[in-house]
Amino acid sequence: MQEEIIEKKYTQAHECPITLFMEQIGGKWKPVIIWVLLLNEVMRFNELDKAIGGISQKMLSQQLKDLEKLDIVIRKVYPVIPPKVEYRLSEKGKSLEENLKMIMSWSNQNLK
Amino acid sequence: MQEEIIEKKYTQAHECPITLFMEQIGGKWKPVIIWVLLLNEVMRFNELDKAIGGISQKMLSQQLKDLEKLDIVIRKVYPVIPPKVEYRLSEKGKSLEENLKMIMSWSNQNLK
DNA sequence: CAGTATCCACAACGATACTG
DNA sequence: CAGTATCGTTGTGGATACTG
Repeated sequence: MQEEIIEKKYTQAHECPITLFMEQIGGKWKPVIIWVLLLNEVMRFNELDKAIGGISQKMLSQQLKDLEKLDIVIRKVYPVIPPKVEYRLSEKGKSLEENLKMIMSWSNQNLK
Repeated sequence: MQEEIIEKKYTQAHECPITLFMEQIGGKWKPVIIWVLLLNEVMRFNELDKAIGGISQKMLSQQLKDLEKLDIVIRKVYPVIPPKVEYRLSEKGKSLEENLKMIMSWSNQNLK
């Protein structure tokens, strides 16, 4: 099954699933957001902000929306004042764990 | 060993190895370049260009330089006219195969 | 608290033309 | 063939201020 994938040759390699992945899950913040949600299960907006560090509210909000659209993050709003919003990973989001672990491991061994 | 990684909590999550990976191997073209070199072993500049599709010479040249600096790609120049330059993956580059396969597989199952 | 809105800087990316 | 050089566009990310 995985072998089929490596055999397949796209006429244009840049249309391959890796590009798709990089476009949708890549970038500066999305992998980190997913990672802290893997570590913490449920987090509020400000908790994410502090845990990640160095991210602006605008970026955090924007990236969370993107991830919600991809069904990777689930957003739960409690209708209270002051507002309370919880973020957690969907099953799809959790299924990224092995990918991210592998990347971290490789990165630790090969990058500085 | 991998477990240690997931246990470790960075004060600032955005400094984690995933971010490092995305900064250095991420982006629009690097993963694709690595991928076609995994499929073809040795390639010349114009072959890479055609195999990838949609990339400008400038981008291809630039990204290859970056990958060379990271010791992921090896560049071999033959002093002939017209010029002949071959690109191949280093061992470090080849060690990305499992990562990329995993990403492709996940992408195929979860993204459109 | 959990965001928006606005404006701005810079880097990434691309098209085209040119060269040893 | 394998690139550079140049210029222009687009996208990404950030600072700050404001709001229900």
